[in-house]
Amino acid sequence: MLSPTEENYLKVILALSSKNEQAVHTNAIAAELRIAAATATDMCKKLAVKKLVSHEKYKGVLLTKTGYLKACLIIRKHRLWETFLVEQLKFKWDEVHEIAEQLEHIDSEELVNRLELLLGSPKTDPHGDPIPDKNGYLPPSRSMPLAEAATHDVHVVRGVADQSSKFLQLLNKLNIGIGSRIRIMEKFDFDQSIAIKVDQQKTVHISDQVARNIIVK
Amino acid sequence: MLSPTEENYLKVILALSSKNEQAVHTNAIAAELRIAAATATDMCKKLAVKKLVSHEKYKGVLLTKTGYLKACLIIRKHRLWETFLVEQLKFKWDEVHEIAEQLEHIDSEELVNRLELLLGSPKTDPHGDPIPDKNGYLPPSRSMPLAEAATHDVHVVRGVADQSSKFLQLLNKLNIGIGSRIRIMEKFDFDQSIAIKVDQQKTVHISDQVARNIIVK
DNA sequence: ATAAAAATTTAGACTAGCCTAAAAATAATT
DNA sequence: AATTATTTTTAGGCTAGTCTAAATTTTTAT
Repeated sequence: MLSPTEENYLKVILALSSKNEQAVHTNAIAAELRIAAATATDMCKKLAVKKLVSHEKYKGVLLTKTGYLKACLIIRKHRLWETFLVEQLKFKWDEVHEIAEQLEHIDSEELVNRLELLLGSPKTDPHGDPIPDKNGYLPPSRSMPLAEAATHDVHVVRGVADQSSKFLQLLNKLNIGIGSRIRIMEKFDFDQSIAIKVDQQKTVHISDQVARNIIVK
Repeated sequence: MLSPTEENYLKVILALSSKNEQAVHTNAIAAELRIAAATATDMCKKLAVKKLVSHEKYKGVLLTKTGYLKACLIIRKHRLWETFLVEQLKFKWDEVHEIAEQLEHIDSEELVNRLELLLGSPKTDPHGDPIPDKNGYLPPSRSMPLAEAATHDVHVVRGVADQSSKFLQLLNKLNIGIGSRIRIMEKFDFDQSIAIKVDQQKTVHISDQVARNIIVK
């Protein structure tokens, strides 16, 4: 059995490694969890002893197969609880994170499986993120340029095809970053430009060139 | 904010003091929580510093007004979650306790209030215990002899009017004790005897004299 | 290529919540 | 009423998870 603290480390390591594919630096973990770097190093060593991560001194950590599975099951609980909070308890999607952070550590497989049933086995949570199944399987995220994504759906920004500062500065202006939720409101055939809503703010209009360089899933 | 551990102490102190009305001995707390007596003494001193209990050395503790309120709100959460688990997730009434022990420590007033609404503001949990309202008010339990209680309802045994060993031995045989749940199946006018189900076991038949000496609520 | 800067780890210390063993206070028994 | 037994508290220690400060390793820049 893992402590809530250990579970939080695994979750953060998974989140950070899915962006980079690289080993996750202990400092990045510390920053994310808002704890001292020394504390993160310490815990990483403990997680390595438990074979949940592999730890190479001064290089960082990588989840082992077991660690990855555990992390996915925590994500599963988190996302199912978020769905419950929004769909059944009528919370807004921006109010549920802190509560789900607590609920995700409740230890009962039966509970989470029944919760999934109650909710009708949803595939994604209220933020559009996919919910792993009871085996921890997280469907591969088929990412694509925003330009090719479906109208009306919400898409999560996962990266950018163009890394030039000119493009990134434009994204900053539009308040678009990794993790932003973009809903496509309308597509205009004339120039392939599209109207989008970023994180439920007011609708803005972007060119096809911009849309082709934003990677979403 | 209270830690889950502190909350558990308050809950146990409330449970033990509602039986006795007396100060709760630290040893009784230790026994209930299955921890060493020294540990309970220690924590009681800490709770006293926080003004949640009053502690008189070698005598035991009593909940303060604040402590009592906090304990009631934990009971509220526990019982609402139990109701949710049984009514929405279709757990059996004997499967929910451990899970509710975890859920009761989730820190969000909004969550528990919305949960109450979702469940239709139930007055009792699946075990027949009353659910405190959002101000922590626990309706006074109007207890009465089982003989006067309503047919078909479930009643919780809270005490005995006759404390003779002969009577108590009979109750032992019937598997009736403090906390037993008795459902009255049928009353017989001929001799005022009644048919009851104890803790969902098979139906048994008891005399009016026995029924008059079992106090339920 | 080497020195300076940045990142990471080690060392030592703190708190919460637990323990055992010994001491002190209260209760029970003769 | 005094002695014995029981209950409760004190004293000292342990682990998990956190911290700061110092030492070490890696990276960056001259």
